[in-house]
Amino acid sequence: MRTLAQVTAEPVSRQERKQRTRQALLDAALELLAERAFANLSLREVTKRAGIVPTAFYRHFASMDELGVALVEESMRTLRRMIRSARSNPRTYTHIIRASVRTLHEHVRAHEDHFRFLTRERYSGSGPVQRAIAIELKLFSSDLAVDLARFEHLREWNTDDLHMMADLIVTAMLSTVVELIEARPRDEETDALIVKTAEKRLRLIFLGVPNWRVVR
Amino acid sequence: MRTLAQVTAEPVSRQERKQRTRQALLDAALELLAERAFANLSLREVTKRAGIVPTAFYRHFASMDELGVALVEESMRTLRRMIRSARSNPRTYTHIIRASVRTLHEHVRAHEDHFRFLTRERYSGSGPVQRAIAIELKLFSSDLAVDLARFEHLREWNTDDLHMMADLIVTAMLSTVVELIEARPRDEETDALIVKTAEKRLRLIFLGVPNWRVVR
DNA sequence: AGTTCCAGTGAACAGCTGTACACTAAACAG
DNA sequence: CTGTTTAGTGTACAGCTGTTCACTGGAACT
Repeated sequence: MRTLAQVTAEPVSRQERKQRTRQALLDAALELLAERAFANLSLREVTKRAGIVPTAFYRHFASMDELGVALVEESMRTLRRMIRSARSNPRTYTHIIRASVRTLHEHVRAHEDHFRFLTRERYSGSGPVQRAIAIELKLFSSDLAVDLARFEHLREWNTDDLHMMADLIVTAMLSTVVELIEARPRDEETDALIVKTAEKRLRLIFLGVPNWRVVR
Repeated sequence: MRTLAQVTAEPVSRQERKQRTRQALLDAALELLAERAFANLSLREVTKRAGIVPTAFYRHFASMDELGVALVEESMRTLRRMIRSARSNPRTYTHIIRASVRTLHEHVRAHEDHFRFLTRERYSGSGPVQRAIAIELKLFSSDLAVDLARFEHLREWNTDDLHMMADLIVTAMLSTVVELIEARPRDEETDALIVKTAEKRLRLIFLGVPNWRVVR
């Protein structure tokens, strides 16, 4: 029996086929992760849902940890797409804060599974997975710090303080992500409330900037 | 063989004895949680480390989830002790921010296991555990909101905004907890840096307050 | 056309998991 | 002193786990 291969009947190249089942594994894992944590997610379950036999797993990943890291990469691609989007059209809205929160909202709703995975495994999760997330998040924070340096009062801030502020913003945004994912009931009203609160948080942070004493 | 009972030889009441092994189970779990997540932590491992046979587990908890919830309660007692401490001696230091961050630092270092458990299982973790943490954290945040209302400009803020600010502070503090727990290398210098950054974060937030437009 | 490569198969394994069950012995109540 | 209660024991079992190994059939290369 060759379930997956037979159903997807069209003649395709070997590596294309491989890539396809690899993706099936990632998708299967992501679906299962909607209810469970990555930690108690077995290799057998994932392969079963992906439609292959357990042993075939090793043709794609050396271990579940490796699958986890691949999942981080995939999720991070989603995150980066979001960030680029937030950077490119800030002119569309009057306020940058509103624009950023809105793009966050859109992207989280469009890729809940990725964001759920990232926020859940950020602190729990296996060593490699946790590290991969931390690295990417730090990178993101650093980029944000550079962006911040172009603003009015922030031009004269030193690097440490800019990073401090960027970290705070990222932290606030991530807590918004969690709120959106865990939101109940799931309607526009709840979403609107979360978005509004997120905007307020950022506004409060930015309002502190003019009062910051640079020198120390 | 009755390992635990025999070693702790003194004649004690039955319920006292029960309470003792119950605590042994909680301690054993907490020790194991230093390296692994609660999700992949087996009943058998915990009982083994606690020095009792697997089946005896059920004399104390109906399931691992229940053990988890008990662990949340224990950890939360630690958290509450910290908060009371932070509230009681703010006069000792000139600034409230510095005082709060310092008590946080002290308590995290004194009870790393509890704080590690809370921060790790906050977003991953089984349903009941996650809910228990969320409830307690929300309670804490509400208390903080009440406290905030006594400050200069914050007196005239509405409840929603006060809660927004309290949540932001709690979020910032929790990220500080994670930084402390994950700190490497583990020396006073690193700790001092983390503490200083935490103080800056809070300062930035508070500096925004005077510029906040109350009405909306 | 013949050969190599390799993604996926299926059986088998040792080890661990949670839980049911009948038990013992010591603390307890009368 | 007698009978009851109960925390902890030991055996047992079915089910799941990751990983091994020899295998197959079709795409890819020569």
